[in-house]
Amino acid sequence: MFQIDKYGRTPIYEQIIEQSERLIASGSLKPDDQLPSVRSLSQTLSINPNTLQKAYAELERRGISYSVPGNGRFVSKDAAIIVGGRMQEMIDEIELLSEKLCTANVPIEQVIGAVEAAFGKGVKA
Amino acid sequence: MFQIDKYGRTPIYEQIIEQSERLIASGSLKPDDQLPSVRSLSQTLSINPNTLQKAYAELERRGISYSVPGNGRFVSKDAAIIVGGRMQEMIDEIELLSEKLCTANVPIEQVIGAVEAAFGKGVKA
DNA sequence: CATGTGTACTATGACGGATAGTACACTAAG
DNA sequence: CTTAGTGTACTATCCGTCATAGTACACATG
Repeated sequence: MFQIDKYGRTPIYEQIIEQSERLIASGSLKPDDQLPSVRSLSQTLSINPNTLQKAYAELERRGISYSVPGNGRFVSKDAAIIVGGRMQEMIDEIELLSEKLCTANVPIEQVIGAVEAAFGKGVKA
Repeated sequence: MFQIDKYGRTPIYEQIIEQSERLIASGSLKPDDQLPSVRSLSQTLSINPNTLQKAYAELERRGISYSVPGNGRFVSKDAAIIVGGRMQEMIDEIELLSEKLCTANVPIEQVIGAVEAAFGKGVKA
């Protein structure tokens, strides 16, 4: 369910957050679906429960999930809406990179090509 | 010449590297142009000389600049070519982000729009 | 010789990320 | 009630990266 790169630059807990949001945005996780428990997922990913807890706490802070003490943690009702805003942040990052590439005189066609290639891959898969 | 964000997530020395490369890619810095000295630029940017040295050392390691002991540091002849590869890395990052957005069912038009907006800004400026 | 270069080195502080371990409260199932 | 599985809250520790401070040396130019 999750793909973690333990040795990358981006913190593990951020990877969890980001991937959870994408699963919601894509519809793989729907409202009231249960998220993996802190303990079970920490074993699956060979990750410290605290690290996972940090990610989940942030998801809850953002209103994306809610927790039922003693029961579990679930996807909140309007998670998809909130996540939409998060996707916008990725788009903003692309815009920032594009600005830099523009400054460096990289042709726009090359950038557009990369975007289309990415979406092409997605369609196949 | 350089714009540094001391409190951002990306290390200062990386910002120096990245911006130097963009200045070369855009043609603002040409072969045998002299780069600011470690000491002078460190004062201008209110940065530790060691931090700057770290950035410059990396530029040299990449073959983008060369140093003449006791004289100064200059842009190497084929810096532009090497930097081209670096720009490709930015494009790769855009492609990676685009893949994620595709996974999240974000329409491609929205992404393309961001790219075009960025290049639009660049043209005006 | 004095100044301004590049270079090398050690040491230190600050911060974030991840880990280990423990503890408590709650719920559901037996 | 007991047990197991949840969420939650702590503290403490380790480690790596980043940035800083300070010193020292070699070289070139004037």
